[in-house]
Amino acid sequence: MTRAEVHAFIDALATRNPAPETELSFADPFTLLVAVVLSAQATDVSVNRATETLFQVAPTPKAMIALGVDGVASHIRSIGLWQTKAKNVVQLARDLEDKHGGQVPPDRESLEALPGVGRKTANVVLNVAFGEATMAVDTHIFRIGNRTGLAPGMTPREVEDGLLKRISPARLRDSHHWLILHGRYVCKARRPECWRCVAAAPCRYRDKTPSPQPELQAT
DNA sequence: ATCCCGAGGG
DNA sequence: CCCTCTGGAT
Repeated sequence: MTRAEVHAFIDALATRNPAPETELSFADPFTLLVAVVLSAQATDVSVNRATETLFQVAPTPKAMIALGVDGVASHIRSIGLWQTKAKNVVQLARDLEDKHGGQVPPDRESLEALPGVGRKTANVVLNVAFGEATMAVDTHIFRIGNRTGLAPGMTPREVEDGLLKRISPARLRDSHHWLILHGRYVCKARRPECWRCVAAAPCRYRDKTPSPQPELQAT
């Protein structure tokens, strides 16, 4: 896909989806970072519910350390991987205090050295909290990238680089939002609903999936 | 049953 | 590359 095609695709997605950007609206870098760490393999609803009470008690690294692993765990048991995440979040807070003056470091290396923070999470924080031009490739964006033939057989890193070159920095933020929504509800891992897809560019799945009329899909 | 707005470890 | 961690959604 060319740069123009990618932009046209995202514009089409934005036009089709009236849903406003409401996620990841955490004001400060610390709560943003923790929220993203907790969101791995979990639904945004359950994470929002957990973080609401968690950040009320522990909105800072010091408070998170004081709360402790068991304390954090008590707030996040409704989401998956909570044991690992509780340990990671407290250790992460300790690392911030010990190595970064209690602040979230604004560079990739320091971020990825934190427990529970991989490339995807680091890219989200770098973009949302520090305004850097990064692309956070999750499973949805990875899948879309491969299907649309941005380059078949790409690694997540190659999808990241490809999209980064084809999306203007000013559009990176909302592009994530539209692409992820598209991957969640239309370009799904299983039973993708291609008849609802607005992609104009070539896609390996285009016209290869059954196109039942939505009206006829009872139950 | 299978996947998820992943990361870490082998 | 593979596997594991885990509750929730479909």
